[in-house]
Amino acid sequence: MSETNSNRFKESLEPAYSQVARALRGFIADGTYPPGSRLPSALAISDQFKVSPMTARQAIISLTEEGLLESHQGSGTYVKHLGLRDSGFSLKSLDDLITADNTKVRIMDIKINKASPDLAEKLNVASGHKVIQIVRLLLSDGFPVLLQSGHVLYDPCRPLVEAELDAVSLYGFLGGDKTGLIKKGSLEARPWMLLPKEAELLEQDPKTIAFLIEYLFYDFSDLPIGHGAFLIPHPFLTLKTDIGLWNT
Amino acid sequence: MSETNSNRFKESLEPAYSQVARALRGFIADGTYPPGSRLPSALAISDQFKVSPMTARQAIISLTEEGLLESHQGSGTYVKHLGLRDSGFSLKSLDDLITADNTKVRIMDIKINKASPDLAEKLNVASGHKVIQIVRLLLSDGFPVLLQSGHVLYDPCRPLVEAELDAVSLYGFLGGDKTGLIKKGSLEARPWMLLPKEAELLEQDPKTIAFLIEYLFYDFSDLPIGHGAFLIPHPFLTLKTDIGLWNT
DNA sequence: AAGTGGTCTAGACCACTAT
DNA sequence: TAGTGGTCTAGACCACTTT
Repeated sequence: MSETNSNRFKESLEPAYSQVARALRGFIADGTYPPGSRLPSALAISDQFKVSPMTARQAIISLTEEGLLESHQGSGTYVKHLGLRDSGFSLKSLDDLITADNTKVRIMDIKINKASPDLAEKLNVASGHKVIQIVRLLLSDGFPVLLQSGHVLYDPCRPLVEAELDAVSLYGFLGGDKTGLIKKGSLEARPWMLLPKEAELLEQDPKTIAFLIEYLFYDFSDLPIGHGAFLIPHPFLTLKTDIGLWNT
Repeated sequence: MSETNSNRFKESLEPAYSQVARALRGFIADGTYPPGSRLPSALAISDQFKVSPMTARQAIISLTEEGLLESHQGSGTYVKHLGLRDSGFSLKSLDDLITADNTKVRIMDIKINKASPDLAEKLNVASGHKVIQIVRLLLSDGFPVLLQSGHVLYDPCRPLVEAELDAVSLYGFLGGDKTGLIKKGSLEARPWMLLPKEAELLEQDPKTIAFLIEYLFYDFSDLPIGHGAFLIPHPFLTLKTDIGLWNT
């Protein structure tokens, strides 16, 4: 077969699967395929658009990953109803806060403690194990927008404290630099009312409301190494998300 | 070629691409391919695992979608550093709250208003346009956990009010039932301190902190039809996420 | 020029579902 | 049993980066 890629999309820069996906997205948006309805089979689509089955399927897959479709083997591919399950509040806004180039980090406090029972459990060490406590303030254009208070294990065998202690970047401990010592982590957000000391550091009125984002990070041995929280007063962080069919 | 699917993975139930992905994930987890390093080329991988190039590529794609890899055309595929950009706080917990079968909805207030300038702008109608205001309380095992206060357009030409007015389900307006009238929406979360009236309805102490999730929904004509907010006192909603390499 | 990722073909077989 | 989605092959060409 010497004739390759000889479909009618060839002249366009956009890949064929993307064009097919866009066409199907249009049919969903205009009500041709309403929520709950069944799409034509992948084979029918490949015939209709004059592309190979794999290409048609790739279009279906990309729409499935957008949350627009769901497939049931042996039955068919269906247009999903709008729902919240598949969406999430993006952390990009937090990432932007931390990595913006108009931000500076100021270390407000740093000391060696013995881990409380609660903290020791979280870090998976014996109660009383040495930990380093750091309090950082993140300034955006000189104005405080984020307060980080965290503990890292003090462990001579694991030299990652150096990265964690990086005074310049809040991002060192995430491996944003070249270290890459952190394998995984979990984050949890809660609403929070600033305590007097927190409000003072953040130059906010007492009892200002804020996001509290608690974190726990693990190294490549799956051992916890850092625990703490970000405190971001409203409105310096807003969690947003879009659901449904926006790109028509 | 009569010999089909004759690779050494054939006897397993797990698809070949998934096995290859798992193997690569393991190499990343154990430090063979540390963050920032370059993966072998897709062709090399397909040789090594004795699968076709497309199958090897499918494995790479799935790891890319997990946020573990990033590809640069012409250059190579690299192991990503841990970062926050690609993650998000899942809305599944909110969805669970709303759709759980031990929850009931109680309508606390319902009336027809004229839209304030602010609301009219959000709903894209003239100031003073008729709107229906609804206040719903969501009870989990009889205990109030969520307060929804929202406005819907009062428009005889668009009969979707019926779905929105569904007293039984908070989910009607999301198309969770068969209606599917909503095409898209945007959500925004903020920390919030309950006002006296809100606290009373939710049976919370005054000034309790909560998540406020503001929403704006659009119909299939891309016209806004509903706007309002969910109020969920801590700790009935917790936004969580995991980042990095958890599945080893 | 050589290597790499991105796309694509024209089939094939399997697992599952509906009839 | 026929239809559907899920996987897979063994190549191919193109766009891009690196040397």
